[in-house]
Amino acid sequence: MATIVEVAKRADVSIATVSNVIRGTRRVSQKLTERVQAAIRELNYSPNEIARSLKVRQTRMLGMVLPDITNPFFPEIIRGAEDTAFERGYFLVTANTDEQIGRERRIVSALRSYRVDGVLLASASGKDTAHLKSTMDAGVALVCLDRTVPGIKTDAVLLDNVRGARECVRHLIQKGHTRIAIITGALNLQTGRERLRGYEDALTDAGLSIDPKLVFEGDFRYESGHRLGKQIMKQTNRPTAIFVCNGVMAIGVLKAFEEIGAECPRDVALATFDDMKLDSPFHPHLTTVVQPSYEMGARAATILMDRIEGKLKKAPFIVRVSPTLILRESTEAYLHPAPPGKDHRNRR
Amino acid sequence: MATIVEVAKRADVSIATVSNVIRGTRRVSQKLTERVQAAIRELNYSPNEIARSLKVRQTRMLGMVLPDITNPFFPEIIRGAEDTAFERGYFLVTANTDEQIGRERRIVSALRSYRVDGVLLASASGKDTAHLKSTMDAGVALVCLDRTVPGIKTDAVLLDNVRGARECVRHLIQKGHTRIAIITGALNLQTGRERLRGYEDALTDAGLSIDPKLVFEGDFRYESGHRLGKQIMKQTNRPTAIFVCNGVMAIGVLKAFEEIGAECPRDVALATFDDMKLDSPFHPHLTTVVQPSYEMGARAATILMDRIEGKLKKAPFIVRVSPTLILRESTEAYLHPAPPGKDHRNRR
DNA sequence: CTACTCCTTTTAATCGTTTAAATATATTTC
DNA sequence: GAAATATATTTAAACGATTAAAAGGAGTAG
Repeated sequence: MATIVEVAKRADVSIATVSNVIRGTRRVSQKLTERVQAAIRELNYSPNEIARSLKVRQTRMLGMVLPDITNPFFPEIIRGAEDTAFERGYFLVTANTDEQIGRERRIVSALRSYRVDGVLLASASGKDTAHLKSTMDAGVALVCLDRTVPGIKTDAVLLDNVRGARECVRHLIQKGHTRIAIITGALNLQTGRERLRGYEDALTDAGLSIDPKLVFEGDFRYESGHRLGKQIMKQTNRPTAIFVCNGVMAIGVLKAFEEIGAECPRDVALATFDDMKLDSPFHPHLTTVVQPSYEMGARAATILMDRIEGKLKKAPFIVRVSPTLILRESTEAYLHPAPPGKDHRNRR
Repeated sequence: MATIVEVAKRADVSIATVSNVIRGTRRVSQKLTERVQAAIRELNYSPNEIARSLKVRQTRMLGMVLPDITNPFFPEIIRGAEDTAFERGYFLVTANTDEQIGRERRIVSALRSYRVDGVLLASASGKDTAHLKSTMDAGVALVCLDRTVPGIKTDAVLLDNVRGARECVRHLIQKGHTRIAIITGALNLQTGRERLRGYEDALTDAGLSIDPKLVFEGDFRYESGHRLGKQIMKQTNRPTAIFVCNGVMAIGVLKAFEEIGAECPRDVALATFDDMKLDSPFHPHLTTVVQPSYEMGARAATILMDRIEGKLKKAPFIVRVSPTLILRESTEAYLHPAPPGKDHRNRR
């Protein structure tokens, strides 16, 4: 593969001149410019970004570390980040942690070796954050996405989970529900805890008490939604509504309904976090708290690049974006507040 | 950020020794090994992979170029590739082309500058493949994924589209359908053409003629599925079955059904390419040709790395994986072959 | 004690760029 | 036309690693 030296030789100029032509760093006479460009073309030369990175000490690569790209919530985020990054001449190096902190550690350390200019991270780490601390100490910029890491001061783009959950549950209450179950996310994650908090707040706001028997601890995965959905529906004195803390679990719940022969909203109302893009032709249409995923990715990337380029004074810079509650048929039935027996009506 | 020189100084050894300790390239006495390791720890040193890449002329990075990660078909592929790559110490640099050849050109050229060791590519290019040719000439390994690029000899992992489509349509024929419409994919892509061919083959095999009025040209996007689905259902003498050439368009078709008030399989049978992971709780359950996406990604990555490491003699190495037909309720109704009038039965 | 091995460790060149500083060339000024 | 100034080009030192080849040191044989 041709190098700048060969280009210089062929154009009969110094390598500095070639570099200047390529980067436009300083004026080069028309004559030489043309000779250099010809040489580049003839040699099919492509500047070695690795060598450049070494010299200028920046790679224009960003790490993107997520739990699992296969979770439909993430691709949109990635697109947001990637589009924004690519526009400004950065590339994304992606890796999945599968929620395993060990993997996260290895990935982050490898990314640091690659000297990415910064990292976008939806962390899997609970309290064990030493690897992140040392990475930041080494001068790698870090922006937390969707989830913060406790005890570390970083820029972040977060969702207002409490608010999303609270509004959603408030809506259920307005529809007349008083016995509302929750299938929580993983409670070692802040996201999980916040959504639970929103649920509790909404109940408290409405003067309802929090019944621990209606709190089912899930882990954001399909399996837990499926299992807990079944469990809830088999109870003797079952709730009239369920609030599910993410989209993947909601699918599990629907699967459980199908197996049991339950129907929504006939037998129970359902509201959930995350728009699984299933709204269009599928039944039932779910009432959901939708997150502006693309925007979250885009903003996180912008913050990261601004920070890298020193355009950000304030630190840490934390953005809280708001979710939107979208009402659909899964919560359409109206319950009269009075008799808490089994009370179902209006199929649609 | 600490460098190898500083580590060497602190451990009072030469940089060569430090390098040997880190890479295990040659024996180092226990005494020095310990001193070096201590120094590394104390300085929070992380070897500069960029410098290493420059010297050894390989980056252990792979480019992954796809149309759009937001299409649910791709995340699985990425996971397959990433897991395989990460296991062998490679990273993935990802980028989306949005099916725009201009973007593809810029991305591939940038990846070449970054000196990725190879590229996994689901190409957006029709016949305009000069950029790929010159990239390969420059010695970048290329593996085509899902789609070949015409006129270029590369390794590839492809689906047997003809077979998938043929089996699917044959199934419809066995169910008694004779008037089967197809919503094709983009016909400038080989994938699109092959699936159409499978459709034609199946009809021909069964002694049925190909009615051009039943061939609707889509482009693999939601919009086209939605539009053509409507169009088909509004026809006076409409078909009894529709074969849709990918999952995203199928959702469009279902949406059209919903708007029109059509139901499947009551009014028409539906079979489609791609498992949109919607099988679980949603209705109707679609009969689909499922592609082994994870495996495709994994195999493509393996081939690419093997090629890079010179473990692959044969060239080009082309793998055709087979899809699986999964029968579900959307094609469950049985039509008697005889009267081609409007004939609907068994809701489920 | 010298010479020869066999390890271990160090020296120094190299990878392909960027970029300050030096040099060469062109232009202006008087 | 020489001096001063402005502009264009080149020289050469980094950046942070790897790795042949050279050097150093310990042990052994004669």
